Amino acid sequence: MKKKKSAGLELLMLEKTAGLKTNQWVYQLLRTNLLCGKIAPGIPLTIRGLAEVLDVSPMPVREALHRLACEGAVEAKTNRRVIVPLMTAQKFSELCELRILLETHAAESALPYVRDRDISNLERIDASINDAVQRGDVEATSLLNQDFHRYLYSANPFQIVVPLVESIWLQLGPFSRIAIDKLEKIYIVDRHVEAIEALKQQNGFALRRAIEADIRDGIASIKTVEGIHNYYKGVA
Amino acid sequence: MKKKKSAGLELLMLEKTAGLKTNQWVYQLLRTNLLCGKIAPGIPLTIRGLAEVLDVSPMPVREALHRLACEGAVEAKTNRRVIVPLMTAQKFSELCELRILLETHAAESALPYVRDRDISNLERIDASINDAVQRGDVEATSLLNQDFHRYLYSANPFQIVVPLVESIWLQLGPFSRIAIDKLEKIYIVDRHVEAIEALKQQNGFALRRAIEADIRDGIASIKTVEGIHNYYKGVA
DNA sequence: CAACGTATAATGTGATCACATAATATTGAT
DNA sequence: ATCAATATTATGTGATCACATTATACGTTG
Repeated sequence: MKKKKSAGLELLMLEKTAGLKTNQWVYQLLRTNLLCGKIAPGIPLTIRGLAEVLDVSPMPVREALHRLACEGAVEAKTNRRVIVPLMTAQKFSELCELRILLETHAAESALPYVRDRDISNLERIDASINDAVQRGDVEATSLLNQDFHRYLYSANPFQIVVPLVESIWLQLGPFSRIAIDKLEKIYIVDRHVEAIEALKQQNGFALRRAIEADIRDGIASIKTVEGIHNYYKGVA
Repeated sequence: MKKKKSAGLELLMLEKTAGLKTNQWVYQLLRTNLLCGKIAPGIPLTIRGLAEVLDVSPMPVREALHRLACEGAVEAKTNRRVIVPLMTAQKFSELCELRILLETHAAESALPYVRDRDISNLERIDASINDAVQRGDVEATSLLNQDFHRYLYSANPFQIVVPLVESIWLQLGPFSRIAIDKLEKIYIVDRHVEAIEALKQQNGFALRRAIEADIRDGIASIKTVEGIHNYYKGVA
């Protein structure tokens, strides 16, 4: 019987489109899985193990893991283990505060650059989100929700903050999954509609309020960090 | 005559202490040089070129450059050139706003964790900064100033924000050099003393004000982005 | 002399190997 | 049977090579 290295983890695959370097493909694949919370915290990830699962050479995996470690998505321990970091209540609180701080700033500084066609695109994305929620597609909901926020902030062509925000998202990754699981069951106000309305009115204050409320709605569904451990216990 | 690849750049060297992996040594060396503004924007950096200058294999340089690109310190163009990004007035403005936003938050959230011995250490660092300013040592002043801020923010053991702040510092790197050049000539209030006083009084509002003033003092010495281009023209 | 096309050199990526070290399995003693 | 010491496997890092792609130098042509 063959020895399984770091297999046993189920990854949702992405097809490797042409013109995409192997390392970028691996990076985006792992990143997507982390953002959706497909990889549980604590289990060790190894270069060769992932390389075997993805059927690529160890080299692209090495680069992708290094980049993810740099972004805080995974943690390289002093011994030779790379894991998705465990969460604590204080870290979670700090991450949420940073999300609000950075994203309200990003939204407001993007506001002057948002044009009508941008608003149309945002409405289109929001419609897709509602679709995904209806279908109960957790992964799609998570990724589309990020698309909405990223598209808004990226309207500012001199944007510096988007990579920082994405780093926060990555660190919150495993938890957004739970948040959305809950969101399916609880009806909530669509804060994206409020944000779009604020954009139409060029109202920066209302925009900040909508973004902050959107983030807090997601947080509200996670009450304790212990709930998260139970969640992953249940899966495993 | 031998062909010089990407030589011609003068790097301040760091000794490779024992127990330090080669890639970490290369990373810290390049990072330090970027933070001090030793590498001018626009000139191409190559893996093999740096490897030859530093007398190491290309592999550690490859990893270090990837990490720096991930942190926004260098920019990997679509063609095969890696450069220190050029600055624009809008980017500069955005970076400064983010510094204030993140660092005032970091300071305030660290405040409850600051103990007496931390304050002593901060006073010690500030004294070293004044020394370096007296000596006219630009590099030391820049690095020690960062030490002061990093030490303060790191007092919070659940800190997430420090890596984000360091990314902003890296992107402002070439300009902090100019700011400090000017600071030698202009006498200014020591905002660090004000910050330490606020720490002693557990006054969060005063702390925010001191940090913001410290950052704005540095910015004030840079009036226009054009001034920066002239600066590097003068050097080259 | 300028502009263009070709030839040469250089570069980043990916692959494979060697090596030191950490984790894990195995063995042995009590 | 339990625990410690040893042996084996696994892992990350660094080095070297091959290859496709791009930049640069050179020679030709108008």
